[in-house]
This record gives sequence, structure tokens and C-alpha cells, in this order.
Amino acid sequence: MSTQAPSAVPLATTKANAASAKKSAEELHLTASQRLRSQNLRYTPSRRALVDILACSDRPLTIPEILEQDCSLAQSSAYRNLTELIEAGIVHRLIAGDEYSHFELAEDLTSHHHHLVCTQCGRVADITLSDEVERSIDRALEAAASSVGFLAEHHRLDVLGRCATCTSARG
Amino acid sequence: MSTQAPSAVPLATTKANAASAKKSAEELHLTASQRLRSQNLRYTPSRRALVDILACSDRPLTIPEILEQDCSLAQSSAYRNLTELIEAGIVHRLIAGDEYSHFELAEDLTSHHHHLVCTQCGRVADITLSDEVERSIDRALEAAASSVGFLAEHHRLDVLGRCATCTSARG
DNA sequence: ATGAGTGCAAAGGCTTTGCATTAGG
DNA sequence: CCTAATGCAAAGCCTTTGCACTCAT
Repeated sequence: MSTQAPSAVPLATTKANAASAKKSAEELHLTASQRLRSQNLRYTPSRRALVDILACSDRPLTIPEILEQDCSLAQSSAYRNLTELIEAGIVHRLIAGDEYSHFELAEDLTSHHHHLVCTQCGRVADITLSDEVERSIDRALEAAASSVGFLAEHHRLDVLGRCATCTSARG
Repeated sequence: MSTQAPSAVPLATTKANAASAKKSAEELHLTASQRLRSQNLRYTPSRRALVDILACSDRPLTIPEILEQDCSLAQSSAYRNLTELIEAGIVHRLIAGDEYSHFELAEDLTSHHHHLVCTQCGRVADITLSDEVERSIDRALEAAASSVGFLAEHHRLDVLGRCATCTSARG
């Protein structure tokens, strides 16, 4: 089923992602609901709100950013719900630096992408690369990993630097 | 001078790194000493020991791993010294997951490489990719970054999965 | 009524910091 | 001598957890 959370799919997910267009909000919530159900968890209004907030953002958000948009949820509940959404394969956690974690929808609910991480303000933006480059990266990483018996599950490619705002604010 | 810490060199460092062979221990310590001196810091035995430990390892190490090899240093001093070595451009800190940070020598003291991160045991191993793939990645990232006014400083590319030990220990 | 979800407060765990002491140029 | 470096203990900070209460089926 295309709505099942992937368990251990190797690196070569580029084509599949390119093929699956971004899900509609309806499909997204249905999928989220199903994945939670399969673990005997409920798709509560709080969790739906979290998914909505992440779906509406064009970049991964931190807990403070999320709570800014929905302060009705206790911080601990936000963390707990995000953890459960992660375990259900709906959300992905990103460790960008030494500050807050960033949360985004899982890649199979959006599409394969990478990140621009501002080393000054911590903001993270999404970027995508061409399928050609992605395939070249996949091949190279898979070769390097398998040569040492490493079972590659996925890769992360981040660009570190200064975002436009921080660059213009201070050279 | 090739012994100066780079301040904001863009992505295209592949050729330079490929050209500069791994420094000898002597050169390494000299460079480290000079970089610290330029910030009015001393190259103490503790700091030299830290550099030695990192130089002898073929992978980034955590604080516990470092202290295992030199328990003569207080944990707080290890953190403080590593922070100063980072600020002097001698050491690089890696945030692999939600556990300990990993420390390694700065890339211009070793060579450009990437990491295999085991999601089970947290161990990090180094890998290198071909210059061709690196150039292709650099070009793609630079194009994506500059199109949104992002000033790219460097990139990080990690493979997440299971290391050989964890794979054989438990399917 | 049985199990999941929530909020509050407290605890955890890695890392940083304050402060007095020691060492180096 | 003056400044940096060190060790110990305490504090910080993001995140997780315990517990009692509420809600859904």
C-alpha cells in the first residue's frame, strides 16, 4: 500500500518521490490517521493540528515556532505527539545544530529534499536537487556504505551558511 | 598562508583538499599552535593531547570516547578546550543525533569527507566520495543556495543506517 | 470501564559557566 | 606579575517522564 510507512527502504527513493505528487490535505490526514491507527493511536485534534502546521510550512519548524501557531497545546504534549507522529512515520525530526530540533512531514508525504541551514539564526529552508544529481549521490553513497558493510537507510545533505536575512543584516 | 584558518571559503574546496595530502603530526601540531597563538591562546599539553587523539582516530569521537583515552583531563576542561580548538579552526563539531556531539579535526587539516551514522549505536565512520561526485554536488548546492540569496559556506552529507556491527548483531 | 491523551511540574542528560587555584611567558 | 588554563561544582537548556485527570470508544 502506498499509505504504509516505509520500514527500511534503501537510498534509491528518488524516482518514487518524483512520481508521487504532493498529497492533498485530505489525503495527508487520511494517511496520518491510518498510520496512527495501525499502532493503536488516535488522530486527535492536537495531532491533526500539528500535521496541519507542518504541512502549511515550507520549512522545518522548531517547537517554539510550532507553539507560536497553536499555543493551545502544552509543550510537553507537543513533544509527545511529535514523537508519536515520528514513530508512526508521519513526521521527521531534524537535528540541525545545537539549538532546537526541527520537525517536518516525513519525506514520503512530501518529497525528497535537502536543507539550507543558517548558522547565524538557525533557520532552515528546503531545497531540491535535480534527479540526476540525486541519483549520482545515491550511487556514490550506496557504494561507499556497502563497501564497509553499512546498511544505508537514507541520506541527509545540508548546506550550512548564512541566509539572505542574516547576510543583509550584517556582512 | 596554507596554515591560516579559512574564514568563509565557499563550497568549492574539493580540489584544494585533494591536492593537500594529510599533514604529518609535526605539521599538524605546528598549525594548531599557530592558530591558537593568533587568538592569544596557548597550545597546552591538554590541547595537544586532544589534537593527537582526534588525529589518531579514523572517525569522529564523542567526549566519553575522548576521555577514555585521556582521563587526566576534566570533562569540563575537555569541552572548554574543544570549544576553543573549534573557534581556532582546528576542530570541527558534528551533531549526528540526539546523543553526544562528535569531534574531529577540521577538514583543512585532514580532507573533505562525509559520514556514515549508525542510527542504532551512534557510531560515526568517515567516507570519501569521488571528486567528480563532489563537484556535481557542489555545483547543484551552490546553484540552489544562491538562487534564494543564501551564502553557502560548506555542506554536510551523512548516510544514516546500520553499521556492520549492529547489522550482524541483530537483523 | 478500559485505554489513550493531556497538562503541569519535576527530572534527565549533555553542555556550559562561575569561581578559586595553578601554571606559563 | 598578568593572563590563560584547569578542576570542581553548580547552573542552563532542550527534552523526556511521572502522575493525576479527562476524554473517547
